[in-house]
This record gives sequence, structure tokens and C-alpha cells, in this order.
Amino acid sequence: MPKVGMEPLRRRALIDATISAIGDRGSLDVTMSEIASRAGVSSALAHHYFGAKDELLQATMRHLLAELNADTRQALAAASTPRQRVSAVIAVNFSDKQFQPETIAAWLAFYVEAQKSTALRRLLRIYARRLHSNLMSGLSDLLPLTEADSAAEGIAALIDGLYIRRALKQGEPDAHSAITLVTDYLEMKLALRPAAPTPRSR
Amino acid sequence: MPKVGMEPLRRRALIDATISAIGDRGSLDVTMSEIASRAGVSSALAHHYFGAKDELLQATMRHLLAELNADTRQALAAASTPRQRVSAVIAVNFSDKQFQPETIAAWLAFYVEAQKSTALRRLLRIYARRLHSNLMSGLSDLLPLTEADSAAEGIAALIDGLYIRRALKQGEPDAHSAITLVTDYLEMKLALRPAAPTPRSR
DNA sequence: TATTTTTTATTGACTGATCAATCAATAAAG
DNA sequence: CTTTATTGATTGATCAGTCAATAAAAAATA
Repeated sequence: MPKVGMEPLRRRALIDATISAIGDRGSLDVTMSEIASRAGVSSALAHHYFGAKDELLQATMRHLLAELNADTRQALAAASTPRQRVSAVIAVNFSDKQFQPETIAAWLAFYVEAQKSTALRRLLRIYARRLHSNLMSGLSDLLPLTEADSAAEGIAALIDGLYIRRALKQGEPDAHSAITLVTDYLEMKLALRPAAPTPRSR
Repeated sequence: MPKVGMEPLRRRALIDATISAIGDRGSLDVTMSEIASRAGVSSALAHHYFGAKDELLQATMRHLLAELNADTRQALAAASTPRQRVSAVIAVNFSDKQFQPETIAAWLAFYVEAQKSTALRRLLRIYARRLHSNLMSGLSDLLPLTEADSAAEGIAALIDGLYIRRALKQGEPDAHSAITLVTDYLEMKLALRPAAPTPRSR
């Protein structure tokens, strides 16, 4: 039973502190000292574990991405029909855990930073691809490929748009109306073509 | 015939330089010197005319907002049916003038900065309100109020979402497919209820 | 018109603050 | 006695904002 060292604990604490700092400030303009002090350590220690600020930021985003991914997988596992799969993916993005001012602010800030940083841009592209493919995992059984693809595109745009719009408002996020709006879009897409997808696969 | 002073010329040049600098860097992390040198003047002069960096940033955003507004009014004036009004509003947001990497990056950056700055947040709220009301100017003649409202909400979210997603891609913006996606949404909304709006007004 | 005076335009040099990053020193495990 | 954990102090760079000085235009005065 090896006692773990401090490293993983500190890394995690620093990442959490980064999210909360970004959430408060609303931007990536947070100092290493601010982050470190939230994590209860010195800024020198933050540098010790992450080397440079960039890397801490990247690690934080990777963490966000990983959590979203884990939540999504879990939700997908619980869905039994294609239609449920689509709803599950949508629901995860507006779940209490994800659709929080802090997290939303962090995502938004990363979007902007991605313009400068190739590493962050790469990560965001991964997110976009994953979201698309997760949506397709249900949609491709409900619509012909081309239409499934455009539906996925629309849903993804709606999600991102609702995130950014949310960032402007104050008070608690209204996940319910967001889900309604996206689901409404989905249902219209499905209603227009109640027919089966391309030639029966399987 | 009074010769104009330098002030309006310089202000305009500095605002243009700000947009282009933000577009290049992809964020509001641009120095006054960078902006000033793009405008061909010293940073001291930029401070002379704008006082502080904040004010230059606000002025720049006000400029962007004003241009979008002017374009929208013009487009609305040329539309003769409610349906055309809605399309016009959508089209403006993806016009060559608006849907440009530089401008898109600037909007995105302002969204983030708005988390910190009350003044910028106020301006973005104005933008959101205007967009909604411009959309409603056509929609309210095509759908019952509640549905018109939710359609406007959806269209606005789609536009913002497509902007943010666009920022991730490289190369020329694909305005055409963006317009198609939004129009498709609009048409579905209209198709579902081809009936007239609430009691005939007028 | 020629001249002085005032206002406008413009800058280089400077200041003070902020911060990321480094490092040498110390303590505590293993 | 070697590796891991941790920090205070420091360095060097970057910037926003200021200021005093200069030049050029405009206005006022002679």
C-alpha cells in the first residue's frame, strides 16, 4: 500500500483553484499567485509542479474536457434508444455539474485563449469533434446521414450559443429552458422526416 | 469651410487599429503601443485622445455595435414582407462585412471581457436586446407571440453559436452554410404553424 | 500684413505596478 | 543521505499611464 506523494493532490487542487479563479475573474487573466493562494500553496510550488502557466491552463482545460467526456459516457451508457442517446448528450451539457457560471466562464475564456495558443485550440477541436460524434451516435439511426450531420451541427451551435449567452446573464443559469430550446430543435428535425434512415443497416 | 481637426481622424484610425490588432492577436491582450503603432502614432497620443485603454476598448465596441446596427437598419428598410425582415436580420450577421475573422475575434474577445467590465457588459446587453427586437419585427407577424419569442431566442443562440464555432476554424468563414443552417431553423419554426398570428392586429 | 499669443497635435523618456519565472535555502520523508 | 516538498526573496520583462518639451496651426492683436 504505497502512500501517495503530494504531487497528484497538489495538481488537482491547483486545477480546481484555476477553475474557480477563472470563474470569479471571468477571464484567463488570473495570476499564478492568485491561483496558488486559492489552493493554499505558494506560487513557487505551482511553478514547481506545472513548469509554466500555459501548462497549468492546458491541464485545467484537459480536466474540464475529461469530466465532460466522463459524464457523457455515463449518460450514453444509460440510454437505450437512439433518441435517448441524443437527449442524453444534450442533457449532459446542461447538467448541474457542467452548466455552472464558473465552468461556463472557463470554457468561454478558453475559446478566446485558443486563438493564441495552438495547444488549447487543439483541445477545443477535440471537444468539437467529440460532441459531434456523440450526437451522431444517436442521430445516425434516426436520420439519413446528411440530415443527421446537419442536425448535429445545429445542435452543437445551439449549445455553444446558449453557453455564450448564458455568460452575459447574471443569477442562476436556467438549464431547463436551454434544454427545452435544443430539444425543440431536435424534435422539429425528427418530425420533418419520420422515415427510417438510409437503407436498413445491421 | 472649416478644416477639421485631427481628433476625429485619429480616433477613427485608433479604433480601426484596435479591431485589426484584436483580430490578429485574437484577444484583448493588445498593448496600447501595438495599437498606436498600427495607427501610425505614438502610444502617448492614444492616451491623449482616449484617456485610458478601457475607453478605447469601449469606443471600439460601440463602433462595432453601431456598424452592425446601421447595416441592419438598411437591410430592414429594403425588406417588404415580415418573412424578408427576418431573413434580412439573419443575413446581415453573416454578411461579408460582419462575418470576418477580425470582427468575429473582436466580438468573442468582448464577450469575455464583459465578465469583468460593467460598461462592456452593458453594451453587449444592448446588442442582445436589439437583435431580439429586430428579429421580432418580422417574427411577430408570422407567429403567435410566445412562439415568435422562442424562435427569436433560438435564432439568436444559433447566430452566437456559429460565431464562436467559426472562431475555432481557420481559413475563410463559410457564411453560406451558416445562413442555411439558421434559415433552416426558421423555416421549420414557420412550417409547424402556418396559421396566422394571434388576433389580427391593425 | 506682420507679430504675438493661444490652442492643438505630437512625442520620447520616465515611473510605478504587476507578474511569470528562477533559485537558493530549509525542512521533512524515505 | 538522497529524494520530495515547500517557500521567501529576487530578477527581468512588460505595460499603462504621466509629463514636460516641442512643433505647428489658428486666433488675436498691433
